[in-house]
Amino acid sequence: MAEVYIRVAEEENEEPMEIPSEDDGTVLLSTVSAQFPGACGLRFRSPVSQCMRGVRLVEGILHAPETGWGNLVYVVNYPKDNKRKMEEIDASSAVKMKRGDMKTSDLIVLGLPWKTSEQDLKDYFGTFGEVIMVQVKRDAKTGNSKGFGFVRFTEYEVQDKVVQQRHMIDGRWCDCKLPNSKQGPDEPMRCRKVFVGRCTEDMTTDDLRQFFMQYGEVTDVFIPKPFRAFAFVTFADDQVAASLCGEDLIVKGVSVHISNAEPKHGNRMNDRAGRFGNGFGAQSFGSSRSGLGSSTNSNLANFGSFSLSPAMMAAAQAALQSSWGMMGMLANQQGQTSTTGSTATGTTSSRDQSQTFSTGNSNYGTSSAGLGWGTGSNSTTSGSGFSTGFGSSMESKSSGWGM
DNA sequence: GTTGAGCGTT
Repeated sequence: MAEVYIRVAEEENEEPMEIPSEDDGTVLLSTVSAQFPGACGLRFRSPVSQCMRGVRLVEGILHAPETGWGNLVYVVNYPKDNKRKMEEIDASSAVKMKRGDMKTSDLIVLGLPWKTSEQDLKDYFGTFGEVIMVQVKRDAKTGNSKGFGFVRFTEYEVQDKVVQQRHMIDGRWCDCKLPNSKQGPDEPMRCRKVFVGRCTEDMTTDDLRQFFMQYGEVTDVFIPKPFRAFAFVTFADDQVAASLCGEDLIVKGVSVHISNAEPKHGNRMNDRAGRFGNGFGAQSFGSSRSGLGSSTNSNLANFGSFSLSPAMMAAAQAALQSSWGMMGMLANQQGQTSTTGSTATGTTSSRDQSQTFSTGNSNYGTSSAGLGWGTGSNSTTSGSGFSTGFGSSMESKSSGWGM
């Protein structure tokens, strides 16, 4: 069977997008999620029964209904739509309520093409919601972009959506995150991240995301480049991460090993399994053992050690940030009026495309050296992983945590 | 070959 296009839409009555099948008539979930980030399946309304039907999904491959794909419009499934335990629904809606009055913050946008301007950012992010500030960070002397910038939205919901997906901006994939400076004491780095060992080179971030989202919401996937046979997966819920540690899971036919991610840099307070209560030293990290289903709602937890009330801090922060926002807008507008396109002092062309992930002087500079081994063909090694016992694995939630 | 980049003149 030759490649065909099937029609896929976010909602039943929305304009569908045509996406290609494979030669055998199946459709890869990754093809779907490339257009609909976060997608975990497809459904369609049966012309016969008039009911919605799920499309068969086996190991990332979507199989056509018996009658073929036809002209039906297939609707994207997202994890949110899945039925979940009551408590989870409660928890997530509770979180949403809380988020409703949460303040937005600047988001750092990493991985920008050199050529991307403030206007480009505004145009792109404007499709998500109202943008109140954009910046591209530039070298003071040359005016060249440093390859990252900032954006801020009016609505927290929009911000939330933006940080949860990757962004194709002017031809490059970019990430939006809370900047280091904004990672407040209310969202401490719990161990939501796991280390995934024995990865093979054909595992993409999408593959890993698709796979791991069966255990819970995945907020980040990181695969070091060049290939190093491991990856990091971050979940929204630390208990999900904890429950997977120690498991051997089968991803794309390969047994990968999950263990806890060691802190990358800084971040002390690390006696895993050690004592919890060693004093209330300035860090105040431990906090969130309110536990149970909850995930991100430990906000007004313990400001106890500060003499400012949360309200005062919020107010101060708001004042600060809004003035930043104004300046950002101002700068942006000035840029616009000066000439077309890019902001003041054009000439940002020097190294446009070949941009290889490194702004300054990174250790990977001489990349050719590190690429060594294998010259392809690593099939033999991965084969061995197969026969090792990959039993039960899925069932071991509730290891040592919570409750 | 099992532990990850880059973070903001204002």
